[in-house]
Amino acid sequence: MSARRTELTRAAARLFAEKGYHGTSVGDLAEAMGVQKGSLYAHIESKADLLWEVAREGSAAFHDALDAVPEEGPVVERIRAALRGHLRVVAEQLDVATVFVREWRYLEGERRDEFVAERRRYEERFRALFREGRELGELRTDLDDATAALLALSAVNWAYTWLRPGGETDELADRFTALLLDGMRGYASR
Amino acid sequence: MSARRTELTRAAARLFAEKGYHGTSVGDLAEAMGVQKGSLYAHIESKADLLWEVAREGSAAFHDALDAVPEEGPVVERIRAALRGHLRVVAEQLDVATVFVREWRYLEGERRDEFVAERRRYEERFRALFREGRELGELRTDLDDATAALLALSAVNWAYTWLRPGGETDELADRFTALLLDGMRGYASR
DNA sequence: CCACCTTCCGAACGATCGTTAGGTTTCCTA
DNA sequence: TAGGAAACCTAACGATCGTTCGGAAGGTGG
Repeated sequence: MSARRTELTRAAARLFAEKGYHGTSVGDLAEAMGVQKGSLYAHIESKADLLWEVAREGSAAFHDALDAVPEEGPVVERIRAALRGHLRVVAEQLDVATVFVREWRYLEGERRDEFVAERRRYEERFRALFREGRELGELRTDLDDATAALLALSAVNWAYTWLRPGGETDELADRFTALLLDGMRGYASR
Repeated sequence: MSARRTELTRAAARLFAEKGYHGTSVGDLAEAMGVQKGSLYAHIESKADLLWEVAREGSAAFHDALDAVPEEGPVVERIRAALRGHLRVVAEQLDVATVFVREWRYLEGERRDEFVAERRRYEERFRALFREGRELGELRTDLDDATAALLALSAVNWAYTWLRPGGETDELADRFTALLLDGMRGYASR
């Protein structure tokens, strides 16, 4: 893929995240590239191609982050690593993450189906951590792991709305992890 | 407001939630009403009016839910009530909640400012519960209440993507509450 | 019965949408 | 140095966008 084409994808990610897919016109993209809108069609076949590309980039980034989580070792540490990885993707690729989380639903046809499958697979991989933690006894044996995973995943999925790059992302992920593992209740009232 | 106008607001909430604000045309709204698109302008001045109205309806619903939370009693119970209230709004007014959470950003000018202020106020009220819980010693005294509130609020803000009406919404809120309060860690490893 | 109000139709408005096509510039390479 | 690919321009396409307007139903209250 040419350098110019890569630039276009970056501009698309930024504008789709900022104004939404339907709120971004091909003219907006052209202006961001400093070019007439017709010229963009030397690089793409349609505006929908750009959405597809950014969405796939998001899929890859989140799956890669999970790939970096070790398959062995204490589940608690792997959950911490998974939360760190997820939030790091959000912080470092905020535009892509925003499209992955919010704009993907404007995909159509097969592409949409394929994306949904990848998204579901990601959630499954995430959920597996909590299930394993319960089965191995590292998490409480009466844990509802589906609900636990839903809580954790919901929290980080919403992060694109408030997480800002440059902050102490890992520390925030660790604080989330600590809250999820140990709760908020006072010692006295346990 | 006339009955017909109310119908239009309902249709707008449904379509904005389903296809997004920019993805919904005035023609779509007219078709949902069984009417020519020009006819809608007997009821509204612009399409943006409908977004504003639905967004305000969402604001009111979530604030009303918080109003129903008692100001006295154990903080832990009030947090449970707040989560129940929030999820109940999502479940019972899914379209409105979706617009409140996702589509509000297409508001423009003063309306947008006013909405953002109301949203911030909601989050502040939510956060206050956790702060009070820490101050009263019901939650751990070393609690980072801002992070705790962020975790809880993030989780329920994302609920519009997976919560479906008719389910056991209160029970789900209680499970979230239990996880947030007591954590997931196994008894053995505490 | 007439006047009014609400609701809708039908047609059109200018603007903007995503996309196409033919021609031009620029630059690398064979 | 000729050829070709990559990148862009200019102009236009038909479609759709949100909105306006004059008129016509239909029912309600004076």
